[in-house]
Amino acid sequence: MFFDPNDKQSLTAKVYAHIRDDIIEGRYQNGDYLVETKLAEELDVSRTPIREALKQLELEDLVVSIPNRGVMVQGMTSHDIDDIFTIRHLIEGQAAYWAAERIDEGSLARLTEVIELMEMYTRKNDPTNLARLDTEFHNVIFSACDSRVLRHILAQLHQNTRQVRRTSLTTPERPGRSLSEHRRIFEAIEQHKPDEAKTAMEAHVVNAHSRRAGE
Amino acid sequence: MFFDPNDKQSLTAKVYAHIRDDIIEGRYQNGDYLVETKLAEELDVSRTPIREALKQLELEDLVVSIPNRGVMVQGMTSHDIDDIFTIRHLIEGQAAYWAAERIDEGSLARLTEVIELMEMYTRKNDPTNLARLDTEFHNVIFSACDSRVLRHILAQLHQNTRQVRRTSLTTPERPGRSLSEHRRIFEAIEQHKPDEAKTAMEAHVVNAHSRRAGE
DNA sequence: TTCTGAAAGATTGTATACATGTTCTTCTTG
DNA sequence: CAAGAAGAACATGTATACAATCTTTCAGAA
Repeated sequence: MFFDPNDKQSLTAKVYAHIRDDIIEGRYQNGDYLVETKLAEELDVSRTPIREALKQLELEDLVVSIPNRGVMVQGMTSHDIDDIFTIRHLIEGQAAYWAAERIDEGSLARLTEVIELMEMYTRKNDPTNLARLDTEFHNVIFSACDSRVLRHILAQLHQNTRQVRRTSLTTPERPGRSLSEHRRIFEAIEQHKPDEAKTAMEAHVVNAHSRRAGE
Repeated sequence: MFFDPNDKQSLTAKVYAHIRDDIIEGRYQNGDYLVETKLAEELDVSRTPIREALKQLELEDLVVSIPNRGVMVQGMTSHDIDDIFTIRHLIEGQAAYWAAERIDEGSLARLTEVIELMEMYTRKNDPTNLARLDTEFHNVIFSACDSRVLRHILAQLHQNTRQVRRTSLTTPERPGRSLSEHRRIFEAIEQHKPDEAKTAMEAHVVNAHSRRAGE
């Protein structure tokens, strides 16, 4: 048995998340073929949820369908990663700007909690949890923007660089810097200062990128 | 018979395009439920292609799935449209920048052709074909960027504002202005001047937005 | 009249059967 | 030995059957 039957999610959703992770985390070679029948056997489900999951991945450009061959994996190249950081640099500042204007009490409370947890895990030197919190920190901000479109784009870009961001956090000095960058963004949002939030976020994205590029 | 059986596209693809258009063009009320069984009957196909299409729309945030009820339509609100123009303003200049650096002969030839056709249809005052060419003009540029990620995001944003852009082109003076804006972008790209292309594109997006907002 | 509860209905979730088209292999023939 | 054709294997595309879950309706009792 591959998937937990107690988990209420549909099989399609589980299969989607599973294959997506495998692609993003690089467990497939670029150009590998994913064949419905084989995946169905491996994951011990029928072809139906596999098909639906693959259709979604295709829409996301993570695979391309080759008729009668299967779908071909199109993972993230380092060129794609660079592009993502460029695009994030251009729009994530706007997200922080809107968040500073529009955030509500609930999201602010959650953001405070996330920052506190980040401080703790930075002291404990726990990259896994830090990566998780990093994702959540940014997702809370995206949601606070009150912009369905922006949230959707940025959440997807973040997903697709998950692996890069995690490995970046395993280097010795990054967690500390990352924390102070996050705190600066947080404080600007908390004090409802859109311009400062924007500036801080842009700096954060640039730093994350240059770090990834080897700095 | 609803769909052309000679068309080689899969039923899923046709159903997807059909429902997507219905949502974007506003043929459903926001909050309407789409029920697999009913759609299957209406479009005279089985539930399978319907399901796959709906799963894709869900990923695009155009519908949300309500368990045991159907999927609920989440069309574009005017707030969404405003956001899209804001985001386009932030990143479409970058697309033009990259296109000016990287465009190849083939794409440039196609772009030239599109501009010439635009001139013709502007003289003929044909908003339908102008809207089609507008989409193609931008798509050629997106593809010329050599950035899978950017192309993907922008193509989607363009799709989602198709209706707005078309109605905008039916106003008397817009086609002429639009043409001169496009020509300015084209010339900058043709002469491989990235900064000028970027500036011209940003101005174009702002103009398109202010026009839509009532100017 | 109103509340309760059970049954019927509606809807999605999953599996499977069948159709169609492509690719690969093998066997025949020159 | 090589080339081509036929058929087997394989892949996706589509339809349908069945299961599970939730909603609605309607009957009956308080």
